[in-house]
Amino acid sequence: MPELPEVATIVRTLAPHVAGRRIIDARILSPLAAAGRSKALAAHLTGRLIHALRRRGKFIVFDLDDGVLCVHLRMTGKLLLDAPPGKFTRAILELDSATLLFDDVRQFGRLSWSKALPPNVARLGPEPFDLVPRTFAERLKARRGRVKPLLLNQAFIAGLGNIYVDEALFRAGIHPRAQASHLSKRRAESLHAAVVEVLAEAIAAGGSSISDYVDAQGRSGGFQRFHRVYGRVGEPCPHCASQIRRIVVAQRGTHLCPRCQRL
DNA sequence: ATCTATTCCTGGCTGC
DNA sequence: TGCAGCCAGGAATAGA
Repeated sequence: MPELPEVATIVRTLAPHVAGRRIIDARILSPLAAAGRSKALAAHLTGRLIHALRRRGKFIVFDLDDGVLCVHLRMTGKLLLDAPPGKFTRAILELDSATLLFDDVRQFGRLSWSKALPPNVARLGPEPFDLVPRTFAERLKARRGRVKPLLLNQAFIAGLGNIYVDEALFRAGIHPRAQASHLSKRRAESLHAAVVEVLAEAIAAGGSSISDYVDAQGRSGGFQRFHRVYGRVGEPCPHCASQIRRIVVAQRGTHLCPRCQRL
């Protein structure tokens, strides 16, 4: 599941091959990939020059000579460079120098063209690396809900998903159901430090590959080996050796150490 | 603002 | 081996 570190890795591996290149042809094979606007999407993309590629939250943004292409991979989406098309190829962008495939088994991922950054991207919250600890703590203090759903809320902070929220909360020793506004300044700042730390480590490891994720060159990430709670139900907590448990918070599978993360 | 529930989608898993 | 039923999950959406 591509979250910030996975998207960052994809952008890093893809950018040198697409920046400055032209889209010669765009074929949308599945209407779902373009949210039912296949023809319009193909027409908007064909002939466009790609100025730059960047990440915003979990979105991959192609800055074009006319408009922007925003890609969200959701669960199983992939952008693959010079790979053979397969059963799950949903779109093909033929560049002047390479072929870019959008593969997506579950078809939750979306490609969209717009003249300017679309509202769902424009209204994303701050990037984790741009936030200073004090601001993060103040933002937490001002909210009512529980901390996990807040961290998953892309308008509160952009780029975190289920894996890194669970990992960051574990590192900070905070229960996912803790009230955000009740966290002390010290605890809130340590949560910010945990978020930044786990994201940086994951980026350095090329992201986490649980089932589907690979970068633009088809390479798996390595950070799943360093997950401390995510997907480790029943295993000993690396800190206190209690069994890692799975609970449900805001309809999300949530992994935690019941001893290190008390309510 | 914040909560819950629902929808989307399908490979892979469990259990019979 | 086959098949039904369920699960995973990000984001949008509806309704409380």
